[in-house]
Amino acid sequence: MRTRDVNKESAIQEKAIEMIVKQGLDGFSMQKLAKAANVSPATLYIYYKDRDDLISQIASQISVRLMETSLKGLHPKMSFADGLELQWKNRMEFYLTHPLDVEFIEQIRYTPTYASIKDIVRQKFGDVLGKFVHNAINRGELQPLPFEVYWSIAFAPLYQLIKFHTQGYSPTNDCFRISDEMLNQTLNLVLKALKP
Amino acid sequence: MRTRDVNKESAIQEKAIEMIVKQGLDGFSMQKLAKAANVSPATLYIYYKDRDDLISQIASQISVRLMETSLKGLHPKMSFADGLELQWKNRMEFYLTHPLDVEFIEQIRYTPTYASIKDIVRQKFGDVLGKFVHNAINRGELQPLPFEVYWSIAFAPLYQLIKFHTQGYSPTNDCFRISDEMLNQTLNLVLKALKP
DNA sequence: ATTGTAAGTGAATGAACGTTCACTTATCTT
DNA sequence: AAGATAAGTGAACGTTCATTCACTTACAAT
Repeated sequence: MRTRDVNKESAIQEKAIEMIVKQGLDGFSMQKLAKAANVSPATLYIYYKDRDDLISQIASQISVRLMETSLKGLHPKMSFADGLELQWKNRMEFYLTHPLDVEFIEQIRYTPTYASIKDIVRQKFGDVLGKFVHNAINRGELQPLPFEVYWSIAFAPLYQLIKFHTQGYSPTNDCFRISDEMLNQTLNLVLKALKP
Repeated sequence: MRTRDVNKESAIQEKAIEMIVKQGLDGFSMQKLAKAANVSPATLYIYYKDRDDLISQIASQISVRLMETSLKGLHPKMSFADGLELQWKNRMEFYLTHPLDVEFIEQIRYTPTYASIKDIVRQKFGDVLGKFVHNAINRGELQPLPFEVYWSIAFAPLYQLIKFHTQGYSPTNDCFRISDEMLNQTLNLVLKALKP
């Protein structure tokens, strides 16, 4: 049996991400991808069932990697401030090393395709995160809040900063770059908001 | 000269939004839109230069309406807490009355198309918002912060909540609905974070 | 009532789309 | 060395795409 060419699969994924980030989901086609990845269109269908499957497989792989990175070193018994800082720094690191992957996910996140992916992520990582938050509340380091409220305060600001950084501008700034200082400043505001 | 049929244009816009929200940007085509809006494909090209123009015209109209609604009743001299609450409530009201419009914008926001739209919005509304924030800082009601930090704390949590509501679920909840109480709770956390 | 004009059309265009098929090629097992 | 098998291919399929064109229709101005 002929063996799979590993370079081929990663070339496909890399080019797909690149194309979708640069031209959007509607500017993306199987034939263009095949050409960009130096592969026959038919080869794509060895790796993926169809176009939808290609997009959602790539998206869920990235999502899982993002979550794994983001939770690296997190112990449920960590202090809340330390644990949240760790997650922020981990996410930021993932973004800095894989910016296209994050932009890709952001683009998928708001399409109907994303519905299937969230299940996988929640199933794999819901446990650890749940315990971390639960412990922090029990220790009195975190207000008891509906999970959605907690999440929207704890992580939405980080994603917004990353988005400004990604797009290179914000509502009042044409050439925005995130700085470590700014990240820490925002994190401290978030911690202040969530403290009992 | 024959007069334009106003119903026609709004039918086109309404169906376009509906289709893109339900099937995503790539499941959207001019011919399907024409059929859904009971119009000839050629008619679309009377109203819009091409497909891209159609999408970005609709998107920027919605963006402007959203900002107008969100700033309704805002005076730059308002207290910061009142002004921010007003903007949150206004935005939430816009979402409740035009949920599809907001989902449509969210979907465009992360595509390359959005770049052109942000200019229009900033140009039209940057002034009022800038003054409001400036006054609040001078009065000592708001920490002086980089605008991006301010924005990510002040509004990202609201958008995250709306997103949970829109999608009908959050990381730990399969059937999430936003409540007034939850909105107020989150707003208070945000105000707490931003207070000097 | 006639006419000028822009609104509106259905059918047609060629290009690009996702996908498949008959086929070749590389590698593992024997 | 031969055979088995999955990887990989280029050309082709029917479909759908965005867009255009020759044409009709409705209305305002005259």
